[in-house]
This record gives sequence, structure tokens and C-alpha cells, in this order.
Amino acid sequence: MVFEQNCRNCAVRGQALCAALPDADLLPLAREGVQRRLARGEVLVRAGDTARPCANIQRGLMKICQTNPAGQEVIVGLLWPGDFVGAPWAAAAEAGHDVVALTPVTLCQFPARVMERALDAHKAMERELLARTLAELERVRARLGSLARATALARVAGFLVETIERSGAGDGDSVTMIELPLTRGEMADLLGLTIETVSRQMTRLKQAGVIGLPGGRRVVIQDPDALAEAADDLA
Amino acid sequence: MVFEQNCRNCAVRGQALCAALPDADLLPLAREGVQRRLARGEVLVRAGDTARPCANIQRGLMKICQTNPAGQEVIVGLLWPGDFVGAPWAAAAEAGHDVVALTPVTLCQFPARVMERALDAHKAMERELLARTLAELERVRARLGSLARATALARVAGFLVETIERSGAGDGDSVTMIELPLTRGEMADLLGLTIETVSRQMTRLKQAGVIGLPGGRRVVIQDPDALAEAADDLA
DNA sequence: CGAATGGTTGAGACTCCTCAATTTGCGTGG
DNA sequence: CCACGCAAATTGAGGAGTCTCAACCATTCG
Repeated sequence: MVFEQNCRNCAVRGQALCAALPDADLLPLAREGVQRRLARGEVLVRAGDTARPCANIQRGLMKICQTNPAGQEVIVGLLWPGDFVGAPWAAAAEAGHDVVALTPVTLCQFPARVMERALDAHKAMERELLARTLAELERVRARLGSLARATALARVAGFLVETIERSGAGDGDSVTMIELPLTRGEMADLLGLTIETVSRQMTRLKQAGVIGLPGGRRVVIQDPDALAEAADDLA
Repeated sequence: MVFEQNCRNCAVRGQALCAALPDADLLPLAREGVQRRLARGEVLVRAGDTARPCANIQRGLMKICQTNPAGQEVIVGLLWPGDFVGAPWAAAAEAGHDVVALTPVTLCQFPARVMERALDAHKAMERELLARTLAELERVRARLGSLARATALARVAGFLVETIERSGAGDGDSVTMIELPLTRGEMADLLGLTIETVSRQMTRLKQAGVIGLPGGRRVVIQDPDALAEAADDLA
């Protein structure tokens, strides 16, 4: 865990939670934000923690996961750059899930108290947080809808599609390549499958000419349309 | 759809969203709330709607569902008494799911504008709504975790446990009976199974002496501990 | 080089789905 | 009140899909 210089920009730029605020209001907040880096595998929040950090993810990918009674890990969500972690106002409750870095992560962390004060002071910020939480709820429900019935092939294809979208690659036209941020095992935990089944569906997509697997975790998207179709295929 | 007298109590009592507010602030809000009754099957929100009603559910049970490309219905969540429907501040976006009554429902509905004004005026209310939304997010994620890996038996048993909890029956000691608000088909849509599989697991639980099925949609809980164990059983 | 981790492939078992027939429960109309 | 009809629920047989167990390959790191 490395603390770096104060983060002047993370609260100001891009998709940050408080992008709607005037600069003058942001400065005191930005001064207290701390940029922090996590290595792959580092834990930001552990289930059961009562102190819940608040942070904006700037770069990298994190997983939200829980370990079920049988000891299997289940990934219930991913956090991409721009996503917000934490719920300070629910300080009484303990965290229900682990939050772990899947790649090297850069994030901008705020003390819970600062965050709370900022929410109290800036209505627009709280409204934005509410909107984001509702949007995330929609997304989780959509995923619930697909996990409930989709075949293994559809789950894997759907994961690839979402990864392409959220990583900003793939403009539809040309052949694009992405580097998967997850191992097969993590994909399995995310999709509710086994490692072997994930692997088999990947080779199935490869042999159908939909994707290429040049090695490592790289995936070449050769036929985006076919991939999208496979993602929607429920039979 | 029947509109009744204005609802003076729904915003004041019980688990309502604004329970934290002082009575004086509530009155203008309560005056504009309308108590409404829905019959089983009536639709409160249709996916694609842009006008999103806001309401507190007082009695009855509703489902949040989406229809996937293959035409199958997937139930992504249930709404119990005390739950809140609607997201007025996201007025621009359209609803992503249907919201339909599963039983006769009584709810207290507010015009979106009133709701918005109330949120603007009362910080505590907005904070409460945020807290609820986050709690719901946790619940959906937990369900995602179980749907991903649980067997059919565990899903059915888990549904029964949750139904007992949220319907307020079953104090653990004595043998309790509940009337399921869902058909087998709806249970199947909720749990990501088929009607036949749901039915088989129910009879399996019956033959194991865990529950009794006296007919209709009634279920007698004969062994709550065994039921809870079945719900956690992932193998 | 050997060990460790991650990935692929194969064979068999098991769960759940599909299709089909039958039974139960309930409201309607005779 | 009973017969009928319809939707819901149960039960069975067979098949498809995924998991389990196991072996083998590729890459990285000491």
C-alpha cells in the first residue's frame, strides 16, 4: 500500500462523483483526497469491516466478492474506473463483501468523515451518488436476469462484450484486441461456472472464428456481431 | 385501478421512507399522497415508461421483472410492504423493468414532482432513500451470489426462508403456516428454474418431512432448521 | 532444472431441462 | 349441487448441459 501526494485532480476530472460541483467547492475536498495505489490482489475492504473507506477508482479493475458457506468465492460485481466505493453514511453496518484489486489500481481515497461532510454540504453530490447507486442496482438486476437462465456460452460471450464496452476498446469496425483482467478462475467465479467450462466456451468461440486467443490473457475480437449474438443466445 | 381518499397515514407510519421526519414537515407531503389499490396482475410500471410513479407499498407483494430476448420472464426482485418504488430524479431515463402486483396491493402513491420537492427539502429523507437503495443493492448482490452456484433445492428452500422472514410469520418455535404469494411458475421465474423442478423440490422437502403441503399454495413449516440448512446447502 | 501457477482437453456422473401425461384445485354455468 | 373447463401442479422418462475428476501443456520464477 503506497500513499502518494494529495490528489488534486481526481475529484475534479472526468467521471468523478462530484464532477457537477463548482471548482470552488471542490478544492477543500480535493485537498483531503489521497491518491493510493494497490497491487493486484490487495484488499481495500474486507467483509465484516466496520470502517469503510470511500474512494473513486481512477485506473484498474476491482472485484466485489463474497465467500459462501462452502468456501467458494463468488464475484458479485466489478468496479471499473470512475466507479465509487464505499457507503460512509451506513457506518453502523458492516461491509457485506470484500473489495479486492484485480489489476494494479489507482484510486482516490477520502476519509469517511470528509466524505460525509461533503455530502452534507453539497446536495448535487448526494443526488449524483443516489443516481449512481440506482444505476448500479439496475445493472446488478440485469446481470441477475442473465445469470438466472443463460447458458455457459452466453455468459462467457456476455462477459467479453461487457469487458470490451467498459474498457473502452472495440469501436465496432476494425478487429480489436483486449487483455482480459481476470483469470479463468475469476471469470468462473463471476459467471457462476467452473474453470473448465469457461475454458471450453472460450475455445468454442475460437473454433467458431468469433474470437482469437493469441496467448496469455489476450483476446482478439474477430466477429463482434457473432459475439453479441452468442451473448443473447439463451438456448 | 381505484383511487381512494388521500392517505394521511402512509407517510407517517411504520417503515415509510420519511419516518424520520417531524410531523410538521410530513403533513404537506401526506396530503398529496394518494392511496391506491391494485389487483393481482395489475401493472404499476411498464419497462420503457418514462413517467415513473413513486410509491410506498403498504400491503401486498409486487414483482420487478424483465422479459429477455427469448420471451421468458425473469423476476429480478420482489417488493414487500414498506419498500419504495420509483426514482423520480432519474426522470430522463426510462424504466428498465416492469413492476407488477402479485397479490392485491395497497400502496401510497406520490406525484413525481411532489416527491422530488420533498427530497430537495428534507435531507434526512434523501439520506434514508440512499441508505435503502444501498441495502437493496446488497440484497440483490447476495441473491446474485446464491443464484450463481446454488442447487435447485437450495434455491427453493432459500426462497421459503426469505418468504417466512419477510412476511413476518414463523417465530421459530411453533409450526407455522404461510400462504405463498407466487405460483410455481413465478417461483421458477424468480429462481431461474423450471416449473417442474420447483415442484419436484417442493415434494422432496415434503417427503423429507421438512414442510407440509396441505393444498393450494399453503406451506406448513415443520422443521425450520432443516429448511435453513437446505437453503445453505450448495452441493 | 524443478516447482508453481494458469490453461486446455477428455471421460463419466449428476443435475436440471424438455416433452408428455395425469391429477388437483377452483370458478363458471347449467 | 354437480358437471364442466381451465389453469396450476405433480409425476415420469429421456436427453442436454455442466460439473467432477484427472491428465497434460504452457509460462513464469526461483
